[in-house]
Amino acid sequence: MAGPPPAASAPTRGRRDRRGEQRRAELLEAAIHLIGAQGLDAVTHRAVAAEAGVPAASTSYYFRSKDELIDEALGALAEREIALLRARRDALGELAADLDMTVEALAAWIEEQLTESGRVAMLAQYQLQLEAARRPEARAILAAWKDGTDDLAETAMRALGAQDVRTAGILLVCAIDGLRLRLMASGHEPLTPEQLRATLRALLSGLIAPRA
Amino acid sequence: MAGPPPAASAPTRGRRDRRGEQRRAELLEAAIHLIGAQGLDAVTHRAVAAEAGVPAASTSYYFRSKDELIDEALGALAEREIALLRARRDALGELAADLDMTVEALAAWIEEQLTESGRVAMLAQYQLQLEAARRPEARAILAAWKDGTDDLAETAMRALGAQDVRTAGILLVCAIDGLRLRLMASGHEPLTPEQLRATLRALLSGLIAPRA
DNA sequence: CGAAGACCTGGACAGTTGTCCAAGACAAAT
DNA sequence: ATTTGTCTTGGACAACTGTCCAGGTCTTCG
Repeated sequence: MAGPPPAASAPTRGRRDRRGEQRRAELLEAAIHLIGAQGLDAVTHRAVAAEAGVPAASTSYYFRSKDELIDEALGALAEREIALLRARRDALGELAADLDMTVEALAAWIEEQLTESGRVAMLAQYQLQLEAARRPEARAILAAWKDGTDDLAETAMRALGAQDVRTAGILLVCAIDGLRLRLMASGHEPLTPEQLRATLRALLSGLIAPRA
Repeated sequence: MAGPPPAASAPTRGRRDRRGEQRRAELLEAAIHLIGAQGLDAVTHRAVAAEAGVPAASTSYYFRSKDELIDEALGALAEREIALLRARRDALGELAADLDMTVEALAAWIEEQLTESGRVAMLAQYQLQLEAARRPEARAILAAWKDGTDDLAETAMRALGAQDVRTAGILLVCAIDGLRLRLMASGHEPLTPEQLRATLRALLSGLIAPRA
């Protein structure tokens, strides 16, 4: 017979939910990909199931509603990105606080995100930010992500010898955020790799100095 | 009987299309509001008509398809904002190139955009940027808008005596863009008006100086 | 005042959506 | 081998969507 209702994020931990959890994760992965590639409204039960290559009813079984599916997908994305940010911050401590190296690292990171595969996660992040601007519930998901970003930026600016580390960190995050969006929205033609690096150097230099 | 087909952006210019054009404009206005307030997928024929307070079939009469309605709404939004940007740039020439005044003007402008009414246009703009990242057709609409923004920023940085005006302008635009998004996504609590002004001053100071 | 053509709209159509359910498939405990 | 409860899924339902049309209303021209 039918078991208990489909269960929320913790599916009652019964007997054999190993397989179930993996499928759940695959569905979340498919949802993340759809969000980034086609937008939030492209996330439908049937589209997610098709993307994951499973029957249509699977999504209804694993998630109480479409909203829960979306929220959990965004949460999973955030969790993954936060881990990456933390790793980068830890790696930063062992590096020489060289401006040129920082510029190069930043540029390489941005260019990596403009790759076909990187775009997806990036677009999904911006989508989440817009969602948070409208639905306060989404802000909880974003909060930890933002903290991780700020933390990395602050650490970097401290290593570079900035004076007001807090302000410089925030400005660095904001400028990079705006720059990524600009590059993506215009098909990232307008800035050559050299120009990108020059721009980043100008930004970092300015953020280190307290006054003109 | 029925007249010619609903017509595209130029409705044949027949006899009495004054009223018709106003209604068209009202529908576009309603669409813009929906895009900002609830997102792109909230734009449906029926929702737009309801928002404008007209019968449901009106949207089908004035626009060949939903896509045309959305594209024209975004275009109208861009046109309006571009006019504002141009006016601001012209007003800038007559102002003293004072850093404090620039900071105050920037801060006031940002705070105005965080108002309930300002949010709508702002969110619609970000939505357009995300759309442009996916659908190249949307880039045409965004291009002129971006030029206007860059122009204003460059003019401001030139007035402030920045050395690399082009780079400084781009960075200013990007930083402001990221800052606005950050404030909106977090419900703009985390930065007090004083902090906002201090942050802007740090940014502008840094952008004026060429090296640390 | 009549006619013509724009303007307007209620209703209908097929397609898609979120959600649910009843029936089966399967693995592990007995 | 039988039971037990999870996992799985095809199919159904109502609600909503974009789009169209047949006929109505109004304004202006002749």
